[in-house]
Amino acid sequence: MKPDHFEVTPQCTAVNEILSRVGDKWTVLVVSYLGNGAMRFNELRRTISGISQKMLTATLRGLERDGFVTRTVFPTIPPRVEYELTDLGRELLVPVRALGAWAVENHERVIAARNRFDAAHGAMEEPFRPAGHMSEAAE
Amino acid sequence: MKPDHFEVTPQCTAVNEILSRVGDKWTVLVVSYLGNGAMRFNELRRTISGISQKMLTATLRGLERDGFVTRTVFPTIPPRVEYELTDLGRELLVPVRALGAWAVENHERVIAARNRFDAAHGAMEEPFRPAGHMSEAAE
DNA sequence: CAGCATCCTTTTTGATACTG
DNA sequence: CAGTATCAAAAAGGATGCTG
Repeated sequence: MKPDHFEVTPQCTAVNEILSRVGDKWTVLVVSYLGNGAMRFNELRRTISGISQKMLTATLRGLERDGFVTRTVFPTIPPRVEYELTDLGRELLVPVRALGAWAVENHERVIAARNRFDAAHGAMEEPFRPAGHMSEAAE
Repeated sequence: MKPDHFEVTPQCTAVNEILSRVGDKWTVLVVSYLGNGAMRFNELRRTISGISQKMLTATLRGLERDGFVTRTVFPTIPPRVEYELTDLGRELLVPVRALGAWAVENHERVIAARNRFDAAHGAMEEPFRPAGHMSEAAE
């Protein structure tokens, strides 16, 4: 008996789709901010600050397409566009934050493991030293 | 004040690191299979089947580096290498599976939202598009 | 303000070919 | 069997210029 057998069927498609969205560079950040309430485009842009306009647009479009956020246009001048999480988006936030919490809690362990690995493997990383002189001791 | 304010500090780095790993194309698949017990390299390769050996190697290396899996070499002939989740890996599996479960449960809602979006936005591109529908498929 | 279009650079991924 | 090395293709991401 497998202790916790995880069905790896075409359902993986579903998991992979969600995970691909969640795992991209900006989605979680955007969704997290939006978790605090509706925000305008440039408000998000300024807050995240590292993101390019193109990526913010793409991220928001993707989230909108998948039903995680709504896009509301106020036909004023200048135009005002607000993004807000849908119910689906808020529900998604629950497991996503759980994972986020796990990440924060266990980050050190991962870093430690990484350093251990790099120390063990990276040390003997010298490509190939042609027999002879060691003029460029490229560090 | 804010109902559930999410600190977006350098901790985001932690979250992003984990999420980037989890969100890549194969990691969750590999970790999920490994959740059922240790597996050999080609066993994983055959089971996942869509993965190239390069990506499987890279995925396993990354997981090993971050302390999520162990790599055990049996110096037999032919060589036998087994991969198994560490405690950290098993712990990670918990929130990951929660997210996975959410994905499976809500997949239809996402698909529905996606179709709705495509119908509303994609249709406008083509002025006179007969009742043809596009599956999302392409990814 | 909120975007779209275009061009270009960086990463990722996949197909081979080869080794212990 | 379990990889490594290399090259080419594709995708992601960024910078910039231009609209309503």
